[in-house]
Amino acid sequence: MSTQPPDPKPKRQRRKDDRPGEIVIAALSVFAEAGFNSARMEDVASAAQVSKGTVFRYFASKNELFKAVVHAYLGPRLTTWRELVNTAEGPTSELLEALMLQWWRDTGSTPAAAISRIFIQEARHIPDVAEYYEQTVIQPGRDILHSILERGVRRKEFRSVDLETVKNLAMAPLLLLAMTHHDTIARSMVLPANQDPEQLISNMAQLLVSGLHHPTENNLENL
Amino acid sequence: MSTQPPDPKPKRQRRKDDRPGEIVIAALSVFAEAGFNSARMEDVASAAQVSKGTVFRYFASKNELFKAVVHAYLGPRLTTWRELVNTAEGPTSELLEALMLQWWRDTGSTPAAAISRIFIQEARHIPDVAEYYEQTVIQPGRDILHSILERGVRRKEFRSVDLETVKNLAMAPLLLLAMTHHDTIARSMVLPANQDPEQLISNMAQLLVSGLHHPTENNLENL
Amino acid sequence: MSTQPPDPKPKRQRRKDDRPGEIVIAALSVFAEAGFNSARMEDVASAAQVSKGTVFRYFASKNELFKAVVHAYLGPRLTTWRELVNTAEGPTSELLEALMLQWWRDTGSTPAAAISRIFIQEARHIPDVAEYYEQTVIQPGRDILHSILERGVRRKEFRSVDLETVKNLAMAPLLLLAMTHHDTIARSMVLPANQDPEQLISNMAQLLVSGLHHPTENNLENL
Amino acid sequence: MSTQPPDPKPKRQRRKDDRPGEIVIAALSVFAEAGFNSARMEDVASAAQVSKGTVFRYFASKNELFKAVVHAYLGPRLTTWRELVNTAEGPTSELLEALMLQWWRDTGSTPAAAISRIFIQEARHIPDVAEYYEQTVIQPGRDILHSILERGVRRKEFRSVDLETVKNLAMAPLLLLAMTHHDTIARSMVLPANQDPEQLISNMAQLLVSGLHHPTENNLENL
DNA sequence: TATGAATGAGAATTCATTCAT
DNA sequence: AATGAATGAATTCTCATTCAT
Repeated sequence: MSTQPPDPKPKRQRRKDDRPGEIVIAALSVFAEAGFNSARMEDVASAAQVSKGTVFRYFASKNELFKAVVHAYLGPRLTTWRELVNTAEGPTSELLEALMLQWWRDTGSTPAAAISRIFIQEARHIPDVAEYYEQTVIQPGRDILHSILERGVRRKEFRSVDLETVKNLAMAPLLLLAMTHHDTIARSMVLPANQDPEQLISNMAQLLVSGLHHPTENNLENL
Repeated sequence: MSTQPPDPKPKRQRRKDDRPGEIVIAALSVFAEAGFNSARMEDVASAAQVSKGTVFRYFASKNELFKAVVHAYLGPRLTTWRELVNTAEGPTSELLEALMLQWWRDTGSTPAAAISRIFIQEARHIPDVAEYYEQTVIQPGRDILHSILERGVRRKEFRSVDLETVKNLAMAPLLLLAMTHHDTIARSMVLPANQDPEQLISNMAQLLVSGLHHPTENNLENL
Repeated sequence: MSTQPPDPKPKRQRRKDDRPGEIVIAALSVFAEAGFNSARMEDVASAAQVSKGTVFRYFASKNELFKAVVHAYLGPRLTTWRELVNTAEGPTSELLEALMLQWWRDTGSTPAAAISRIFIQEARHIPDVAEYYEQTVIQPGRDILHSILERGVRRKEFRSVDLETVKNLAMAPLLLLAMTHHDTIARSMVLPANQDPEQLISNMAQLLVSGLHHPTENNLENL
Repeated sequence: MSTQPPDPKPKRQRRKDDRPGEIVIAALSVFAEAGFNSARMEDVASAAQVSKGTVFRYFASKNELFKAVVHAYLGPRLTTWRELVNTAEGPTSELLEALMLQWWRDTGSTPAAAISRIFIQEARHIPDVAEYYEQTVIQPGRDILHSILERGVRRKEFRSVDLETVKNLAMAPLLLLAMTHHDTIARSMVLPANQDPEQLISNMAQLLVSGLHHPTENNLENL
């Protein structure tokens, strides 16, 4: 039955009336590619296949457009992660590694990660969005991580260390990796050889854990 | 009746001395505040209390000016650190912690740290400077860290782990801390409570080490 | 008492049509007046009654604008001249004179002639345009002239002389006349009395053909 | 005897106190190279091995400096040429060719020729110098040429043609050659192959004298 | 609603000219 | 007198934003 005349237009016809949504999608990729300042509204428009004027019809300014991008992209994944934590059964070390890899796969390595980069640069200029971002993304993320670590301690898998320290040690490399992932030059500062990010994350998780493990048995076989 | 024009503008000054040096100082603060792209040469000029033209007299372009800032602020520290490594005598774990704290004190927590932030965020706009930075600062920095870790392994203090992993785990939090330190909002994304950065760094160093230590004796008493 | 603000500036016009065309016309007159380097884009804009930005909307740079001017004014004539050559029937001496006069009438004496002047004087500032000009105008122009002279030789009307020499001798006065025609002072250096250029060109064509020598035999009837 | 210790400084020590003269020399070469507008006072200064301030001490402005260059360089040769004409004995055709070559050698091909180019471009901005130039250089030049042609007519060597026409036909190529001689690109528009200018001039002189017509009787022996 | 032409406030950079030393 | 550091007006080009159609 699949003998329709080859449709010359892109398969997905313009989804009826979600211009704003399409623009936001386009905007994310343009912002990711160019950063906030260097992103040109014109590029957003043509990426969204609309005219410049249309972008301004839906978003009063470049700033507002960026806010919309943040609102659209951050937050949704959190529930996934929370489930991952709640339903996990195996050793906490594996759970930690799994979560880190998961975050990398569905956020850190996607264009959405560029938002973090932009925030750190522009936060002061858009404090309201920044606050929103902190409350809906960063803090919940830390909380999830926190609950994993607590689980490890509770189950006597981990020593009872300062959890803030661990959280920072775990999140910082991920964030940095994410921030630089879409810029060849910046990435080379953080990920020197042409290393595989996932491999690195995996290694880091294990190294981190070996520092966390209870030292009673010599259980540091892996790495 | 206005007898004398009160102050017809003190035109054309020839001030004390090191004009280029003053301009570089001013430039750092302007770049730190605004990033590379958004920084205006005119602001650098007025921060240095000179005219626009004067800035260009000493630095052929915005790029060159930034390069000079990098050179002035980041180059010199490296030798200090290298010495620290070469003359150290105690256990490597302490050396590692000392170096991390040292970096924080004389770079990470100073305005010079903004340079790193700029690179991570705007490397693509200044590829030539980025390359220079990578070669004169990042790579040597990694090398120093590398030699410390090797020392630890050589002296059987550390397990023989993948050093790339360790380096990333050690550097990322420092970099992130530095990048956000001068912006309240951005900082709050990375350093949640009003924690003391030095304490955090110290903790991270120890946690990192406890993951590195040879597991033969149960030597993980500290933390 | 000034009841109404007399004319609050008729912002933002969308005028009839061919904006690029109007800009090119305006540009020619500004370039003609000032030369390439001294011409200001802003002047082109106001001569075309548009804003600075509009000029750049249609022409990416001053260079490109100038290139467009060259293209608009010099390219089209070539075909006219080529036809003139191909369809001619009479003696070659007349054809030569006709072509020289034709060039003068539709290029040399028009503002377009300023383009030649600019090239001779500022070619080094616009090497890419100069190359384009050389290839699309000068060289074809020489070729047309060449084919006329060959015709004369082929038909035994002309001696078999070095055609390069003849071409230079024919073109140089025309070019110089054109270059100076719109500047009273410069013109006075080349065309001393207030002579009629067309008369002069006609005379030159005939002199070129017949030479100065005394006609010991009567083969030099015309002049 | 030539065993002096190799003098590290340029042989000709600064001729005591002819700064203005040196500056004018330097200025000519800079103007010739770059044209009026693009010539930088700084380059003039360093070519003259003085400071920018010194140039301004002697010449109130760039305009004044250019005027000084014109005054210094134009005019002096005329007497040489006049003598050439007055003492000549051979056929006028040879005299004409000799004069054209002479002019090329001691003016057209030297940096001084660039002045003509600049004039044609900038005449309107410096009408007073232009007028001086016209009176002291151009007009006398034409007069000399005129007297040569008259001599040819008087001696029945030349036909009795319109002398204005001949003068223009003779001078234009020389001027154009001179104007473009110091600019590779511009030159290529006027002197296509890498032809030798002197050879071309020589050819043109002969062609001018003999014309293009086929010598149905053999009265056109030379060429 | 959608379009894209038009606008103009900047921003980097250049360079003649001034003036403290 | 000489120097060269300092100035700032001028110039090209960019791009967010506006608005006639």
